[in-house]
Amino acid sequence: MENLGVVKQLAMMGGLRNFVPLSSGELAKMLNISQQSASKKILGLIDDGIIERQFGAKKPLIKITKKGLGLLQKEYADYRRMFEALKKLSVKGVVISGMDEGRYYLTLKGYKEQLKRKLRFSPYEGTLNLKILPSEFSKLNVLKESPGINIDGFQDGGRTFGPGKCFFAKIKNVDCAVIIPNRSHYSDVVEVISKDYLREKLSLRNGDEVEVEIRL
Amino acid sequence: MENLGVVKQLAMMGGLRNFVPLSSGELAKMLNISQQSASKKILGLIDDGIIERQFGAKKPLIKITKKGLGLLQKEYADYRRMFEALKKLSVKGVVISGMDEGRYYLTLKGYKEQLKRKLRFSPYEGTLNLKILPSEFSKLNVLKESPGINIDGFQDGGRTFGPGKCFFAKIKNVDCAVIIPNRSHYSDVVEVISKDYLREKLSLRNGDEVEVEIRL
DNA sequence: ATTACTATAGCGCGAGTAG
DNA sequence: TCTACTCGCGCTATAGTAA
Repeated sequence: MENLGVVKQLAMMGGLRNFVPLSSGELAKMLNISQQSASKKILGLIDDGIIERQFGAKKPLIKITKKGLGLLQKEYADYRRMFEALKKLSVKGVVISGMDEGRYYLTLKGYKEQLKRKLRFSPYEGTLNLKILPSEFSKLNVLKESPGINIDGFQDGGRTFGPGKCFFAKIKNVDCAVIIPNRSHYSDVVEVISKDYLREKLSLRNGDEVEVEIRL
Repeated sequence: MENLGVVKQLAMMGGLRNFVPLSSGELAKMLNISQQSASKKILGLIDDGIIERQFGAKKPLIKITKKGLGLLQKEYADYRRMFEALKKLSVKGVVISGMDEGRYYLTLKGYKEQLKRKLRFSPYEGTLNLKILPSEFSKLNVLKESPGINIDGFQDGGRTFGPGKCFFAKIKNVDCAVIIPNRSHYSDVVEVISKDYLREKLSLRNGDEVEVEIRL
């Protein structure tokens, strides 16, 4: 039966805890259906063991059974998983050599102190460069579209250093952060920083495939 | 349209974030309906602006729109409220005099130390007695059926003191706990303890009506 | 492979009404 | 009042099929 919406309505009236006084006519008005249809839905749910009903009091009393509670919990769990998954993003990439660019940027006060303040850890002076697998490119768009933690650009000695954003992340359960420059051009490389030297801590070599769990 | 279940299915496949490859035939199998019906549902959802579709790739690509996301969020919020409400119980009662029974029990080591350990506060040596309003009696059954925090009985000087259970609670945002003895006979009085002298802290007198927010 | 049209089958809704 | 039956209409799902 496709009547989970009816059970949900009953639940929102408190039918999970108590017998709730409810006539078929009242339910009909709530669901914008006829009294007859509401009556049939109630009978169907009783038949399926999803609700129970008591007569005798002024109004019929309806309560959701354990089975009905189970259905609602399953539905709730589905929605929870759905929205929890939205907060995370898992991306696979291959470790590549970064030619010490990252290390240079992380020595700059403008980035270093900002990252320390916003991420609440002092980054190791060097980045782990991950070349994202082509099959995962669409996930990079998610990063571009998510706000993340903003990193301001700055000027230093006449040179301009651009803004970007970063995201808390984990690689093999080790805390780190992913940095995404606000470049206009596309890049399939993300840089990962951490308070530790990740290559050593995770025993990584160029060419190794790793999975980054990013918290959006 | 009553097709939220379809949108939910799409969402669980990742359609909230990306275009997901999905033919009407595949959707049909997932929902146990015919390919034709699935096709119509898809068209209907596109018409309502709930999903969008792109052709051109090998498979049709489907993504949930902002409007569709809104519908799912509303549904999720409904379920959240429903289950959050299940964790709390608000009961109204009238302050009555307790004849110092509660005070006596709270001087007993067997109760006092157990409560301190399990509630993580040292109860003031006295209880606030609340006579529950008759209209709220059904809520007392909820307390009887909920596990709560178990309080063991004990023996002291040849006398037996019975077991019970308690629940963390709040009265006017002041932390307290409700004690429910495991008596076989029915009682419409609940005893409330706190680290403070509640009558004074809340300026309560016999006959005052108060509302207790109980955490199940 | 697909999508999605048309025509039909069948189920669900609601009106009328009994108890 | 209430529930819930029958019955007829209509919507919707499905089969067949075209593109």
